[in-house]
Amino acid sequence: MRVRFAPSPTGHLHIGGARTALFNWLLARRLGGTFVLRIEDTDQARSTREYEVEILKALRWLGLDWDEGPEVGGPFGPYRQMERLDHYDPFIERMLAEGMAYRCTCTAERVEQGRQALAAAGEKPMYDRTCREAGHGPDCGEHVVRIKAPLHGVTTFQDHVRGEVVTQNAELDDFVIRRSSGLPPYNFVVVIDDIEMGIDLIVRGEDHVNNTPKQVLIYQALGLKVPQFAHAPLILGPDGSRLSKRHGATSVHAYQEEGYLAEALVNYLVRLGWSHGDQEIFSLLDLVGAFDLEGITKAGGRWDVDKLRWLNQVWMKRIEPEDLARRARPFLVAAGAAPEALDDRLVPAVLTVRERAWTLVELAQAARFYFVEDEAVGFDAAAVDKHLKPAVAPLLDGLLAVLGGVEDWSIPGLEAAVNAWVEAQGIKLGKVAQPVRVSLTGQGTGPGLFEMLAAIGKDTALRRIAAGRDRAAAAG
RNA sequence: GACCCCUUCGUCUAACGGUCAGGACACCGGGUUUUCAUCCCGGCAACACGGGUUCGAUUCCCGUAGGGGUCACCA
Repeated sequence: MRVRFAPSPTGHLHIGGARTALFNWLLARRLGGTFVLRIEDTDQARSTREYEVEILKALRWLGLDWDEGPEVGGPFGPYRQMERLDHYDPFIERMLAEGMAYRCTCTAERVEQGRQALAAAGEKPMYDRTCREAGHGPDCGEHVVRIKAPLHGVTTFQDHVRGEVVTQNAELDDFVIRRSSGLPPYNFVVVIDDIEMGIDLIVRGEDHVNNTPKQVLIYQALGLKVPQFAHAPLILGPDGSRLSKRHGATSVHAYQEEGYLAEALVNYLVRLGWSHGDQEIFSLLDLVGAFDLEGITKAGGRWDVDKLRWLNQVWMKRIEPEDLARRARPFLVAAGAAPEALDDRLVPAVLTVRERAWTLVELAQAARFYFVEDEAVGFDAAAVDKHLKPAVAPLLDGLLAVLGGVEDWSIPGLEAAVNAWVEAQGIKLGKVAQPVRVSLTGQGTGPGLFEMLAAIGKDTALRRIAAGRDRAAAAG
């Protein structure tokens, strides 16, 4: 079984494209097939090599690799359409020779006029087939080549999501298969590439269903085996309309920068348009064992960031602490932490904030107090007013004395020492916890007291609590 | 406009003629707790509408409405 993902390098990898790639990759991995990556770069005006590199990076970031394609090669290359331009003409000549296509000398303007006239009459805009029987030869001057589409009957194909899809041939146009420039357009090129690359199952977005019968016509005209299809529903914006920038981020790259984990994005993407019983959490490995075409939904799905955020936290809690720390590092630096400050306190620190953050950006924001200079902590005025009053100064002094004597600066060690002191003082832990929290973090909310003390280290803890004591004493 | 497709809680979805229509996110309560969060428990909430077919329709068929897609010498 051979499947493919064929992005056009005219922009970042779109989340819709990412899901298509994911579906194809999963199918290949699940069934022991081959996943081919092909770059559709014939739109020379908009395609760039930078975007191509960007797309490859995004795919790898998601955890998707390809068996054949750019950078890895393969027996059916080249895998960029611009490098395959000489592959198409022989097929077109063959269709011409066999009377399955014809040369058309109508100008674009004239064809367009005809279309508008039909549209005005309430009919489907199509080419009027003026040249269909004209018998123009190779020397007819500037011309395009059009397919000689059947006028009657139906064209059918099998779709794993929609079942049998039937189209009235009367609805099909004598569309162009070779431009006057000599280059064939998309609908022709895909067919030839898919054939030459041995693709036997095409999984793509629903926006291609209406192109499929045209492509089937080409397969048939050439006497080639028509592959199987599966058209996945589209991803819609939160309001149900076509997803666009106005709905927020639409590229994989953007979500990466917003601090989403690849695991979460993959999990969210796959569940939007596919399900497997009541299961919500899927790793790539789980999916390789569970993904199937039957589970794909028919209706388009709306993008729901809240669910993505939830999944992101789920995955931040699932991956190894060291791994989370490693991925959080650049976000911490962006939040103002000096790279050299991200020492062995990083892992314990990240562990104290991951259940209070839903993205790596938020994680970094919540953990930055561990790693920035004291002056850069930033105090919340309301929290300071509420918890650092003169009355707490003696309490903090007492605690400082206790903490100064703690040998075992660990969560259990701190817990034992502080609890004993609190009990002896006859006060509630909450009485000191909040003043300490504000002293360390500048905020009224944050990680648990002991894990926070343990992670921040003795020196910084004592220094900031002392400063908090001073601030409290000076208040009022 | 023509053609194609789609339609279950606000959102993602389960159901494949007979279920109190299930799960998850979000939301609202409660519990745990040193704050917040996590976590646990509970709650709210849906078969778009109208006709058929059938002993029986969310499920099958036909309309209507709404939404999406496609109609290029773009991909």
